[in-house]
Amino acid sequence: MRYAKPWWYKRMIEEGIKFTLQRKLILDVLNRTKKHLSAEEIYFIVRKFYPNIGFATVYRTLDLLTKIGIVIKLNFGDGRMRYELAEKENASHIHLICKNCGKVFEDGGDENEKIKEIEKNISSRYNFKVENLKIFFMGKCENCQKGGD
Amino acid sequence: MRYAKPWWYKRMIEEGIKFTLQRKLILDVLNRTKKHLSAEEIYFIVRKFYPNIGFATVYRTLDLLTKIGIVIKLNFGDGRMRYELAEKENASHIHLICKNCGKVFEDGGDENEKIKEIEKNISSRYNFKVENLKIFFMGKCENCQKGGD
DNA sequence: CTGCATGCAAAACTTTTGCAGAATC
DNA sequence: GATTCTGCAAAAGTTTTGCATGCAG
Repeated sequence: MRYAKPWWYKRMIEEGIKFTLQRKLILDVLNRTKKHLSAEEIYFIVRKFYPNIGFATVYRTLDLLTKIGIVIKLNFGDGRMRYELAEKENASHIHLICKNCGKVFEDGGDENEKIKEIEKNISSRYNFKVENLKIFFMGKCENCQKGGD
Repeated sequence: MRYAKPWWYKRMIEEGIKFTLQRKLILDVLNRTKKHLSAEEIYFIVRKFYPNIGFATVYRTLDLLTKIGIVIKLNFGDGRMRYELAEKENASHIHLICKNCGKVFEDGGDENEKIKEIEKNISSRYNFKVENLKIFFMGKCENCQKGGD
């Protein structure tokens, strides 16, 4: 074959689930975007390439992919779940959420070492096996601080 | 008066909102529990003392109290929001969520210093004014690690 | 072929909203 | 006494589910 299959293809085969066109398209969308998309947003993007896809399929796929660790489910408290490829979550990045404009920024990972330390402490203190983590800082972004309220 | 009014009473007066019985009861529930209650749970507890309270009132109250910072809205990704008194959030505690049994544990605050450092770095690096933060560690708790799956 | 996956539509949930009546300050 | 708050019921929005059909392996 011409191109190597993406890493998630392997995982899916490994798990014995089918690599259908719909699933491929959903994963492509997640792979191409830098944003944290909601199920609805994903649905509408996929529809451009595959107009017949159903809402239920999007939800079921995201659910499935979340369960086997290919996708990460995020919640910024705005009433809907958002999704991203797990790959991108590796570096335990910090999400900065502006309470004013709602924008989500991400720390590049400069705090990774400190986070790892905390993780280590927590793990041993509570005998808790950390599999992944989410860190949200809520406040006001640079722009909104300037712009008054 | 015999007893000092709780701190949130002041905040509410300050904000010019009324300290109604329903609001008092909701705050009492939040104040007495150690758990992170959902709106529904709060509703049913308050109903024991005040059977006529409506769902909408609970939601509106929690919303209002969240807006003025008396209550913190949390989301553990299980499809419903959970609430706690802001007071308890002060120490930027870490939530440990067991993916297996769903239990939520809390770190006592032993990592506070490291968290503060991270917060400081983030603030200056992005000019982001951090107002509050949430840290979730997902994984397997001690019990579930023992018990096999 | 066989069973897993999909699409559709309806259901299930949580949360929000409109409005008339009630309670607070 | 005016305004804010409440309760009810209905609406809105997201996510889940049942079932017949379709498709991947």
